[in-house]
Amino acid sequence: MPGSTNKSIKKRRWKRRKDARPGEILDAALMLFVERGFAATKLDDVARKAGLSKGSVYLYFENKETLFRAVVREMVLPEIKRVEQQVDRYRGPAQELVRKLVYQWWSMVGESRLSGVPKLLVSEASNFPELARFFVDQVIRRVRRVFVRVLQQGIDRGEFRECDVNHAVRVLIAPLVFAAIWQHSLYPFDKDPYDVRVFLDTHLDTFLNGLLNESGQKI
Amino acid sequence: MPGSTNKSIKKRRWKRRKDARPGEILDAALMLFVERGFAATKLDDVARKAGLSKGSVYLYFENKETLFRAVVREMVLPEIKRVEQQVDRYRGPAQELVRKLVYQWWSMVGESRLSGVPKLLVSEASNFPELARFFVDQVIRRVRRVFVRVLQQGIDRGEFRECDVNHAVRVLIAPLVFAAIWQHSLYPFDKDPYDVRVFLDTHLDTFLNGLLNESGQKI
DNA sequence: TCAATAAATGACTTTTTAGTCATTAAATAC
DNA sequence: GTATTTAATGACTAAAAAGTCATTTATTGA
Repeated sequence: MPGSTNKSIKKRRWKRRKDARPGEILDAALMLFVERGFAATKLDDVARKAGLSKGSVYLYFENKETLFRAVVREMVLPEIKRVEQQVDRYRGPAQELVRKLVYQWWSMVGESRLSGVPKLLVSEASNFPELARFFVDQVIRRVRRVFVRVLQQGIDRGEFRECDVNHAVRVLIAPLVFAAIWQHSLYPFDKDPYDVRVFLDTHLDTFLNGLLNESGQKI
Repeated sequence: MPGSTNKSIKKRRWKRRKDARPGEILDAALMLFVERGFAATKLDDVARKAGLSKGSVYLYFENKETLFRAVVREMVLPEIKRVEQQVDRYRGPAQELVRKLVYQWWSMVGESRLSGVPKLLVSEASNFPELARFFVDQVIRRVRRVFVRVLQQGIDRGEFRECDVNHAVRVLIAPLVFAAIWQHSLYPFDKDPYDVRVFLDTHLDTFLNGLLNESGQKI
């Protein structure tokens, strides 16, 4: 047999994949930053998880802080835009809209790898103030704005009773964010069973029922 | 005048205060750990904040991890016991009891230095699994138990409609914990005004109204 | 097939911070 | 007042992880 058979034995030590690297590094970094926090995450571990060496990470990101900022900015923004667009499409009774938005939010954000971002930002807010500002402005407040519109619509249409919409929205959103944070922190240590879907259902039931005006019709 | 007046001029370089040190170190450590997280907190900073030198911290705590565990265990347990006792004293209609418990929880936990602990544990759960387990068992689940009792009482007395009490309790508590976490993380970066008291009021209004029997059956 | 190019490496240096300990001096006892 | 004890210090060492770069080798293209 010619040498060609031997050639298949020698295995490449690595591949050159300039285009794929940044995304893979961001993915690995997101997972580890969410799990351990910024300071406790070793770049060596990020590199290993992304399937390359630490030195190579520095080919794509200036330093650890830059990588961290990139994780938040580049992973969050595209997703939040998608959510916003989806949300804009919905029409119908406010009550139903709220339900749909909540379920949708959970399946798009809560169950995706993005669900760790709230925990990450809560943890690192004071170490990365400008990122915290970015997140509040570009994510939280935009989500609030969407829900405020829906609630106000419900009130205008007589479905809901008059109330302080700005605070009602926070009450509506808090359990969603909480659920995401919980999943990535203390949930694994909680012995009591708990189903996020049922939790969200229960929240929606009490919240919507609590907002209905007396003549309010249920769906 | 006698020389005694001159004596007051020479100033001591430090005081020996064996008894007061541990508490002061724990206080300083709690504040910094909550603000920055475990890994990003330098023992030098803790020492400075506590008014002594780093070397002295090691006279009272074996190492940084031991200090961290002590912060959580020794600051949380006494407070949680106090809350539990206070809670046990209350009697009255379930609705009113829930309101009182929530307000009380906020003024005892939410507004005290203890309010940072939920954020701290959420952030460090996966780095300190046995502390996470401790916190869930000794704090979260005990708080839940108290509220479950109250809600069940309300149902038995016919005030509230039948519902999944275990999930309802989580819905009731989530915004409380969320508020505490929020205060210590993203709140300072949020431009929209927000009053925790009003937030809690709004939550109580919708939640309790949503649970009331007259309002109709669960969807 | 063989240069030329540049992606990738990993051993190395630097920086940072945890942890130590010989020394200092405040408090106490005689 | 002096000796003794020990709380407190801060300069030091050790360990760990960030960041660098000369070298290696996959890939390209002539």
